[in-house]
Amino acid sequence: MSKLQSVRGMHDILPPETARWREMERRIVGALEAYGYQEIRLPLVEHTELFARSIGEVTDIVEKEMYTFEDRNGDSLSLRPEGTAGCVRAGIQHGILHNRQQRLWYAGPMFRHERPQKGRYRQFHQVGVEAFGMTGPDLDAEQILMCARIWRALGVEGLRLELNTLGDPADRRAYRDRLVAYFERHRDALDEDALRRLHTNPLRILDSKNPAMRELIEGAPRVQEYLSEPARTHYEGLKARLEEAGVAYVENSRLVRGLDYYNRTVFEWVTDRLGAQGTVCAGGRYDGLVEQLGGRPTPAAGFAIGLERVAELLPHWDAGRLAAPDAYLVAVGEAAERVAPALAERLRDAVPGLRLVANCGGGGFKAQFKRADRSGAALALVIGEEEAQTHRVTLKPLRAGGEQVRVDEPALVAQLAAQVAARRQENHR
RNA sequence: GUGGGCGUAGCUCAGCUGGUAGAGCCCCGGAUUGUGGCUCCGGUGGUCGUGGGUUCGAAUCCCAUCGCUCACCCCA
Repeated sequence: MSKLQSVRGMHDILPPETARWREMERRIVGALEAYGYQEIRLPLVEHTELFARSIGEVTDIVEKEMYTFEDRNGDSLSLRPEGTAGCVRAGIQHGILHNRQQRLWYAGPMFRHERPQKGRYRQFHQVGVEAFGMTGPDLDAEQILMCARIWRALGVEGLRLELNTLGDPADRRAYRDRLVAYFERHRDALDEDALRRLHTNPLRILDSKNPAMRELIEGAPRVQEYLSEPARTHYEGLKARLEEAGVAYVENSRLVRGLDYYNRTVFEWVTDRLGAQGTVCAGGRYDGLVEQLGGRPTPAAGFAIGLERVAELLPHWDAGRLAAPDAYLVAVGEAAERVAPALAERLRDAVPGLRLVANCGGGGFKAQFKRADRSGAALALVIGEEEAQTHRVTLKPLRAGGEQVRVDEPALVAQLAAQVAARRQENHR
């Protein structure tokens, strides 16, 4: 329609939706902090090579989905398609992974040039979590329990936890060879996509949605049969901890990864309420990545939450109420309009956290009350000629019952403080 | 990259086999010259995505193009 519009697949988030996003982020971060994870802030742009070396040269992300461009000095840079690579790079660069444990989180936009559809955007937002320096399945369990806590904090229900192990690199190589051999034997039954992947990313064939290939995939060898003893013990340890904590999971031996760096544990939280893009959160262990990017060998595990997808599953928080001010200041007449800004400043000073909208742009009582009502404010504060002369304010409840009263400024401050406290209690429930 | 669906007012949409554009919501004003929400009355607002074709006449039919959307693929 209009010539000016946002770039395909990149969306604005408008009020009052932004209020729901902030509430969502507040609750997620609250849960992460409950486990001692600390925020790290990372650039949106990195050297292209970082992603090629971490995510994998032959993955779809690196081959055809990155926003890659030349810097003015000729360097090849890319907008980050995910957060782990940058986080590991920062950890190595600043030496904060060496000989110690780290629990980190970050949040922000990621960029992938894909064809947009429901739940899939070219700029999308993730909260990512990464932990370094911990080898055992206790960390894997902690991160999965942390996810469960986040869903509880958000009131998101009906997610299914899918779990698998990829084994260690040697197991994975052995398994991969057997898998390729198996599919080679049934070459004539493979569809076009599977043939293409056979030698680039054969594990992904297991992920195919093509019903015609279901039987073939069912008959394929499973990773579990190729696990080394330590990898098997790790996996069993994780499952035991989840069972002890009462977190239900479904084992899915066809659960694999589009990113190359994972080993051992992989997991996804999945919904069937979002159409084709049902994965809301995904993660796992990546013990080899730090070394692969030039650091000391460092065990690591992490996950990322897709915020657009989670936002779709949120219960119906009243976004208008979350963002609503406590009070709206109505000022009619020359004298009232002159004193109103100073009064508003004194009130904001006196009542910490007060959300006070002061009427601007004039208007009669009727028009200003209309704006007060639409703002969602609980209270209207009114100054007309009489109040301006007597240094008083009329206080009118807009949402609860009750008569309006004319009060002096100390009484007004007390009333507003009570309103702020009530609003906070309401919203933090 | 491939396929399906859809583009009419700020938003949600109606407009039958072609006759020159409508409703609801929103917004503004009035009924109510110091009081919002409910009701009633009035008003602002549209090159019908764009370009071309058929026709006396196109929002309506045809072609092209752009955009949105869903799915494949991929993934958070």
